[in-house]
Amino acid sequence: MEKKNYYLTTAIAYTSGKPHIGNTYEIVLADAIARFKREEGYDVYFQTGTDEHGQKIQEKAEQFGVTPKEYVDRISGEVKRIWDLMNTTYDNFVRTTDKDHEACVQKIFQKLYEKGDIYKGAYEGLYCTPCESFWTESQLVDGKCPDCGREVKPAKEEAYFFRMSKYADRLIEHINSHPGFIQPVSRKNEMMNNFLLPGLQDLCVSRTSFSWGIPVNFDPKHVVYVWLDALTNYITKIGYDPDGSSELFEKYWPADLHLIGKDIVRFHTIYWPIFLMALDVPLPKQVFGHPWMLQGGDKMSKSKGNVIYADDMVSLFGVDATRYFVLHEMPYENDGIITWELVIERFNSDLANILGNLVNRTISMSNKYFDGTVTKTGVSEPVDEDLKGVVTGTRAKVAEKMEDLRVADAITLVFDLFRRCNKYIDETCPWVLAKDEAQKDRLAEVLYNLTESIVVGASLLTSFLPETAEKIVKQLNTSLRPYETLDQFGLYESGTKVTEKPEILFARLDGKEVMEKVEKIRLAQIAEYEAEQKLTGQSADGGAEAPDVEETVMDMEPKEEITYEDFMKMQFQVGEIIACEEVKNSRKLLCSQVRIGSQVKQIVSGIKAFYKPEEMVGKKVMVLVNLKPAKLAGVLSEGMLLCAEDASGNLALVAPEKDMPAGAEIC
RNA sequence: CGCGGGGUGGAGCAGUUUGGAAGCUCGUCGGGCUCAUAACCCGAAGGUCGUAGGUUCAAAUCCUGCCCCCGCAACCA
Repeated sequence: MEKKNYYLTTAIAYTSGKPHIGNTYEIVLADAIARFKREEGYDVYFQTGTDEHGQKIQEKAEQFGVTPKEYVDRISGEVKRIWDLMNTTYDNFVRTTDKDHEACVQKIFQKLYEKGDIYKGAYEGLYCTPCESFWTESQLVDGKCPDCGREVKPAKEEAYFFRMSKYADRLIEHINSHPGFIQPVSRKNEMMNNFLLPGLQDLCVSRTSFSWGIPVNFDPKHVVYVWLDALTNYITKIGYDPDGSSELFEKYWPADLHLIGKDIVRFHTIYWPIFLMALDVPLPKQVFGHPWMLQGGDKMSKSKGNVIYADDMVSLFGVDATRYFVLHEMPYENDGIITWELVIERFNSDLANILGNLVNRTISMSNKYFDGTVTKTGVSEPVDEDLKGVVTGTRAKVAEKMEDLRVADAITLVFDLFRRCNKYIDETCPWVLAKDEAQKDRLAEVLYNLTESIVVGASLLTSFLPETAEKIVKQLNTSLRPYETLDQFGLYESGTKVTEKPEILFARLDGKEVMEKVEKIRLAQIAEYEAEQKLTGQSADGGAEAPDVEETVMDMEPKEEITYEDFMKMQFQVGEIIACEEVKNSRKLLCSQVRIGSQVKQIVSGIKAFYKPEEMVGKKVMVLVNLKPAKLAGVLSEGMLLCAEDASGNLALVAPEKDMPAGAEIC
């Protein structure tokens, strides 16, 4: 019988930086699914890769003083290295800079244009020439560019648009009639309520403001904008061609599963299906938006030195322990938390104690009592039945969980099998049997049952922890059991001799020692971050807390020179804060009443994170008085309190060094 | 009323779709065992399931108000 096909993809990683453990989670999750599907007998095709175009990459490359291609070569190589390090079994690693992909995207673009689904229009907005950016009215700061503060003028940029609305009804119909299409279900409601039901806007699919992209072949000053470039990899790289696709494509498309982060569900469940409809290509069967992995409830940030990278984890715990953690600890729907302490805990309690120790003690007993030979004697007792039931029943339960993509639950079931084995040892007390020569055959049977159980367990584990599974059966001098036999008990060949000296699979970790190493990694990371900032001259990413290191200096981009007249246009005075309260419905804003001379101005500032309203009162601070009033979060603000800002976005009010009266001029 | 997610014993999570004795892992305490990586097994303590109401014979689960947290969005004057 012909094997059923299974095509799964991960999102392609954006090559703007080294992938952290959150990105790595996705590939490991996909790998576990791919391996399991293969075990189940599917003919699996597993694709991953990197997304390498865009303005951000062009800018990054400039900062590092290399060409975009050189930059993405380096990062893509890094991504691939980590995917390989994690022992993932992808069949194809794609890059959006691959020539065949680029050519195919151009063809697709042209086809859609000829079909009338893509049309040439104009992107209208307010344009800041030096920044080469469009802004909407609401984004402007005091009518000026929010980035550089300079004048903007209404402008039009030519661009191509995709007629999304044309396919909206068909998509809504498809989503409603295919309840499994978007997983988890909560995301489906989100998409329907927020985007589909209110009506889709046409999507801008080209840019002229940067050049690092795939040129539109009939209009080369445009490059294809991200989604039409990136999403299409799922078909271009298995051989889709508008003029006739390859066998590979015919075999595997439509994809069975797109595994992606919850942040890009929208693109995969709305734009992507619509592109495919426009191309007359069938839709993928399922899109799963997995949750994120957060560090201690916070987002990871390099400036804090708390980014967890796969290679650091691997160097401390090994590949399989890292795989175990991300697979086991990630909830199905909510975001998961990763801390070094949690990793250590899981490592010790699950991998070392439950699994490693079980294998070790079992092998040791076989050696001690029977010189390593495991023999089936058939002397069974009622207690054996429950063990056998658990062991042979696990495969079906695991398969059920995997079918629903509940990988964490599946791996837990395998460990429940191992837990049951430990319990069985206590129930049978082999060391007691060993003291009685008459019980020798019973003892042999007990050890046989344990060995057999471990082989079945290891075989079920192979999709998740492939190396460990291999190591276990090797020590038992056998091989992994084929998936279809895993509901059977007793296939371990009687009379087999196990290894004489069992290898410790996972040596227990000393939490303190590991944390010392972690601290070193953290400091190295902060140092690296700062070196990078220096190199690129870039300001920091705005994290709320300063890196916990010694004071550093900061450089910033020099601005245009100004004249004395320019300076004199600005009126700075000392202001005394006489009242202050939080602005309702805002996260960052405080509203202060500031006495300047005889008048009182209301000033709104984004400093809630750094000052409490009550501690603001009484301060005498530096105020820019003649700034044009503006509304912030609906509240009028008639000036600006000046602050110093560090690389992490921490703010400190600027105040005169000696006491000065409210209203004193600052010049 | 911007959109969405969440608040379950000390920690991390399930359970909420389809109301019906509050569960898992870790930690703590007590016990057992000694084959094993001070590992394993058993037992116990610990929760008004954010809060206030409502529906019901019955609510963690359904409805309403409120509080808090987290993403995105928006306002970082």
